[in-house]
Amino acid sequence: MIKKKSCYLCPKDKNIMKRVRVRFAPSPTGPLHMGGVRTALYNYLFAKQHHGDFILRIEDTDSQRYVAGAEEYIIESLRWCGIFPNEGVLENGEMAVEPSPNHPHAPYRQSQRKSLYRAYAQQLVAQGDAYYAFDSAESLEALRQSAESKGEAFVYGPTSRATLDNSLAMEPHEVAKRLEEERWVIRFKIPQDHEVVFQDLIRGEIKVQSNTLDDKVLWKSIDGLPTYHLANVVDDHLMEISHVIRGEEWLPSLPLHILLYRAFQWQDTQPLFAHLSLLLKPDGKGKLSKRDGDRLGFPVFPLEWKSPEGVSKGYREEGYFPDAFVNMLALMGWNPGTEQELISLDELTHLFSLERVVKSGARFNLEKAHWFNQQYLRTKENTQLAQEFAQLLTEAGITFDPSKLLPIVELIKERALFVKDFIDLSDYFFTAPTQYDEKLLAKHWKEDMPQKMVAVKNFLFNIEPFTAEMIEHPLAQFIQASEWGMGGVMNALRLCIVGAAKGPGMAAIMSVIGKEETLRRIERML
RNA sequence: GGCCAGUUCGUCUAACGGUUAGGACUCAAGAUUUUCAUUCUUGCAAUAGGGGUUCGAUUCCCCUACUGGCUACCA
Repeated sequence: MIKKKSCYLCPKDKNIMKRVRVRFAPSPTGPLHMGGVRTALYNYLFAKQHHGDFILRIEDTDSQRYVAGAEEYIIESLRWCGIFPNEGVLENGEMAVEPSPNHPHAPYRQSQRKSLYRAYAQQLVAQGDAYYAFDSAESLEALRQSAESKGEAFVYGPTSRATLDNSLAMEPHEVAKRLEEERWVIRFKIPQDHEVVFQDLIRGEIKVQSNTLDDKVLWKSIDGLPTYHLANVVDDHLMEISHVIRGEEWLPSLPLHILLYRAFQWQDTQPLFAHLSLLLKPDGKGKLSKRDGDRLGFPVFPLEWKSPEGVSKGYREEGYFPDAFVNMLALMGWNPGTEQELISLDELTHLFSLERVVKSGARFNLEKAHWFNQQYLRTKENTQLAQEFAQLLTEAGITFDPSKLLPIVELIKERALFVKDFIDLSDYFFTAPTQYDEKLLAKHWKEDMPQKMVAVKNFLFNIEPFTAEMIEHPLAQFIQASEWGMGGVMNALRLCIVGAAKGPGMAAIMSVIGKEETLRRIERML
């Protein structure tokens, strides 16, 4: 049997092609971690590929956990990656507040949409799909505790709500009175004995028994704001979202969301869902978390994040190129189906497909991350690298001749993973060695070597101009003509100039540091 | 505990019922190189286990195990 791929652009068999509109909807409760960036990236790629819209919406309905600066961090992170929303964020990073041609569904911050959700919650209550509940946090906690002690699970749902403190069995006047006097929440009324069947673009068909579902709170009493579930569904509907691409942690609440769309009678325009697997810890168990970075010494955040608890590393500050980071991230949970691994953001835009997203969680691998950066470093223009290098040298307080940077970069580029490696890789270009590798010394600095070095020094003295081409062959010929071992002399020379068994060809190094300095370094060893 | 999802080399992954199970990273060996690195070549290394279905299962179905997520008036 041939499996037929379903078209994810046209949910029903209708010919109408809905405009692709996707959103990345982070909660500003802290810095965005790389898993979040990946989710944003996949949304962005999908939107771009289908010439659709990529919307950034801030889901700040949790007033308790709001973290100042998180929103700016999210926007800056995406910008660093080259991911630009075309709706929801103004050019200067400000959120659009009023609807406008480019931002027809403003505002895009849920706290600013607060007034809009209430009517929807009330509509559900009015039509019997939701109800008021007065149970205190303590009483619910007690119920959970006792259920747990019996090895059972407490579900505030179809089979238990009749025994709880809510408006379902109350007289209208009592409800009104208690609404007036007490704290209340609105809960969704999950239908009883119902099988909820739905599709996920990545996982296929999923079925859940409604009786195992919770009557989730849609409206909170503590801050008078909707919960994620309500705000999310309402906003996705109002913003005409066509595809919801989000993390797997949302899969368990998808049946609830499906039921909400049905309760609102929005099932015909309901978005299609794709749940991405999570990024896992490199070593042990669980999903990648903030702490792992500090513990294992790699960044989990795109940008450095400073908080009272400390500083968390960022890929940007660690010296990763944004395109390398994006490339690596794209390939954690997706592949183009070919053996191509180096893919630019622009290419990803064409190659990406939801069908090729892998179902299982991906573990981050530091070596591979290094490799990606190395590959990208090699493709960079030497002038750009020299510029970044100059900045690092200045920061490190190393004085240098700017005209030598380009040739140095050329020589050490392929030995580096990061631009910051240039510093260690190039020290001998700037300062004469202060210590000499002992093994090399023992092996190559034999008794007769000083005399030979004097001869080499004199030979070099007469080379003009002092370029790599002018040095290389004549020097080799000179050594061979003297019937000395090529390796021995060259290694000894390297010892004088570099101090260690590392670096590019000697002729190249000497030409960069210049004749005067070359001779001086040989002199020091005699 | 309950619900949902997942499981191919150490890691990221390919193989949409027929391949000597492919590639990349890592690691090892060799070649090149005046050193180191690069580069090139080669190698090590996997279908979680058990049942079906089938002429034939990595692939489809069931069970078990394991992993992950969710189980808040957090998202």
